Amino acid sequence: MTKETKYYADVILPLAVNNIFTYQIPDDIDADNLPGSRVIVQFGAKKRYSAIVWAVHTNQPKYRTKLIDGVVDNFPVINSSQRKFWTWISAYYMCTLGEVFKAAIPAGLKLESITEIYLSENDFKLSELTDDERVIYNYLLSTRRCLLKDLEEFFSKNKVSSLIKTLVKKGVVELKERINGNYNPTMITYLSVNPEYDLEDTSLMFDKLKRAAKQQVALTGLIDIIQKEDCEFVEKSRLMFETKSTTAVINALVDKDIINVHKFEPGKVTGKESGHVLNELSEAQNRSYEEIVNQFNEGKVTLLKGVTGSGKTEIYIHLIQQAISEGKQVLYLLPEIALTTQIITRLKSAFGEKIGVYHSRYTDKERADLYLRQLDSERALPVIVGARSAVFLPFNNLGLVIVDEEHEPSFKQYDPAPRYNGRDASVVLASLFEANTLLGSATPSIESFFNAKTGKYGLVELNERHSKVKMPDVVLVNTLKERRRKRMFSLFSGTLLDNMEKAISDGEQVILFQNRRGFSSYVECGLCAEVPQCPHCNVSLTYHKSFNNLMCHYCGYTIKLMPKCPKCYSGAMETRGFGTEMIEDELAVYLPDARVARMDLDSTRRKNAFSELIDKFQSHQIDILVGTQMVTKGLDFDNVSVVGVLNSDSMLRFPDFRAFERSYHLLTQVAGRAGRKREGAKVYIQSSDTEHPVLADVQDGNYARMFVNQCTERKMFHYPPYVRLVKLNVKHKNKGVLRSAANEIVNRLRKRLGTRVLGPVEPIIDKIQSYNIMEIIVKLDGRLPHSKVKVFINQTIDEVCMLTHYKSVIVVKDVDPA
DNA sequence: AGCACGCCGACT
DNA sequence: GTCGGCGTGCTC
Repeated sequence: MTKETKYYADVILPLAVNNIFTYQIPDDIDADNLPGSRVIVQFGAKKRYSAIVWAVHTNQPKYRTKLIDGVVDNFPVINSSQRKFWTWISAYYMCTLGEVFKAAIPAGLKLESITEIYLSENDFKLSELTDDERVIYNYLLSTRRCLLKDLEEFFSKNKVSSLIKTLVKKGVVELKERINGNYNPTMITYLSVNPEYDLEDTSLMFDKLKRAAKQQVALTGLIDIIQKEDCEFVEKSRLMFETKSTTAVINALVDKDIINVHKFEPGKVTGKESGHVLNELSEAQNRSYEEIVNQFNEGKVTLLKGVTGSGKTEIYIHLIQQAISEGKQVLYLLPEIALTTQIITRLKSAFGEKIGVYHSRYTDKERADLYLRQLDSERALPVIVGARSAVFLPFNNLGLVIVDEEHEPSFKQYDPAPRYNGRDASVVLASLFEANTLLGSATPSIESFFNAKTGKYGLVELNERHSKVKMPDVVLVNTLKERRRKRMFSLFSGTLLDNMEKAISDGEQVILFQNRRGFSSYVECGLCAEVPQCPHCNVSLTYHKSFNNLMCHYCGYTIKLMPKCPKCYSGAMETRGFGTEMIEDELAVYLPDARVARMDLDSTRRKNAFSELIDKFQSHQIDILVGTQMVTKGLDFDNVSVVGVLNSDSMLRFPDFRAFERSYHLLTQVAGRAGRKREGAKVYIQSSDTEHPVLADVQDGNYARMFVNQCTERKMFHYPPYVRLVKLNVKHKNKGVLRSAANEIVNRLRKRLGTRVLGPVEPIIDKIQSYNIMEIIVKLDGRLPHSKVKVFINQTIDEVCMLTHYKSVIVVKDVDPA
């Protein structure tokens, strides 16, 4: 007889390793049900991870295989569409499946072992221990067990591992690998009436409660809901709220066996639908809605270009409603900073409990709960609202994808891999389901508008503000001219100051925009002009007034502000450039009576700080709101009559082919904060070059002109949307090695790709965290299939990194860099 | 990504 | 001589 067939599983590990690894499936595990499930495997000498089974087969590998330790799930945690989606992401964005796994599965569902250290039962001679070893021995005597990192307070990381190794050899301690992370799904407690009682004749029950008034109230409430809603189970928290009962009252009823307690996962018990608020669409909105549906019917991805305040959200809500009524699921993507309580509240009022929200501010457990809920087709919510990572949630019946603010660069993830664009990935995800896709923006990205203009996407425009209020006037203020006329006061032009003052005295409000956080960009020696730099990254340190320190925004390096110049030892350090903090201070000088508040990453870090600020501004406890990017998103204030952009030069001069496009987006969005419900609001943009064509485009609200100019330029210089880019960041600690490695890569790439390879060049910031950086750009045009070129790039990088001198060269691949 | 091994310079 | 730094290679 032949030996029984052995089964093997190819698994992906949640690591940046390039390969799939094969483990043997133990006989007592059913191989057929394994694909897609999580299994525990040992990888390397001791670490264990939860891996995902990618495939099961009977081909015995040439090498020795380890056995799978155990199975975590008796069901697949990724479905077949996710499998296709992961494969696409890893090929398109040039990353490993392990990296996709890491990004796609919520942390709560990724298990990893930790090493625990125990004292051994064995006998040994204390005299054989060194002093250091005795420290660990004594520590363990008091704690019984500890982790490697607990010992790092006594010794360095390196020392700990070598000490432990010798202690194991001497038989003093034993190591155990324990799987960390015990995720328990959230359960909801429900109550029901014991079926032994008759709901029609309740006297039997109430007889037992003669002297318990509170219990009578609770039971009456429970029976009421059950009869009114014709259901079996009622959520405990709801009953307690509606009948003002305490847990003690409920427990008493449970003890008397009158009511029963049940625990279910969210979504297992479907309650009554709450009332939905679906606003009527205006005539213009309705026309757009119809046009979008027509484009969908032609099978086209559709771009909705609607000016700020045109009520795009209402159109989305109607489309979502339609998709739900057809029994389909909806994915609604927003940039992280636009996912405010305002938008979620609005959606909840329309769709109640049908909405699942998924973004980084949610806890691991909340995200794991939602992930598993979506995986279970019986419990899955029909609508998911989330940031880019929501594209990784399981869907089984996706019918509609909406990407709002599709032009936002933050849809692109930069670090770590997968460096994917949530918008583009969601378009692909939709295509896997043949779902409709709508991209929305007031100022579409050049790429999307190009796709619409060339007929690849459908285009629907909505140019009328819902409130019929005209777009605010944009005034360009030339800072050079004002300076010559002695009309610049610190950062403010006389024009802007006068108008802010007038607005405030008229009881109106002001928003000032400055695209940089911190008090000022840097400090400079007044004598020798020395600017303190980060020792690890080639950037000047940012001055933070509130901490009186200098900080590197790339690696977090922080030092106290030095009183004297560290180079010439005599000059005093002076602040240069300006940020939101400094504007706040300067306003106190020029408009001392105005109530000023600041909104940026620093001032909103605290939980609720963001909504508190908004409430304060809304209720007019603040006259002037100074902010960064944050003030441009979705804030809807009635009383703002002046919006000021203090420095548009820095963004327009940013050395990137997207600088003009970005500036247009940003300035138009900032301008959109003014006069959303009132006429006569004005936007003041300060610039040293008021003749700049992009400023004219913003002033006239002329997107089409900006688009045409940008396209002309990008066609000429071969930039997106005419080609696609792959950016390679080559890194090494040694500058010489880096240069020659980067040149080697470029030379090899050029052999096949010729002039489509640019570089290597030193980027503006050519050193981050002690690594020198060089940049290579590869342009993908129509001449070769992109997938083939990517394979070639990967091969070339692998070849070069195999060469003796280049083993420690790191190459970061960024496809479609933002 | 960890983790071990092995090579090197800086100390008792 | 040895300790501990870091570069290099491997993990089924």
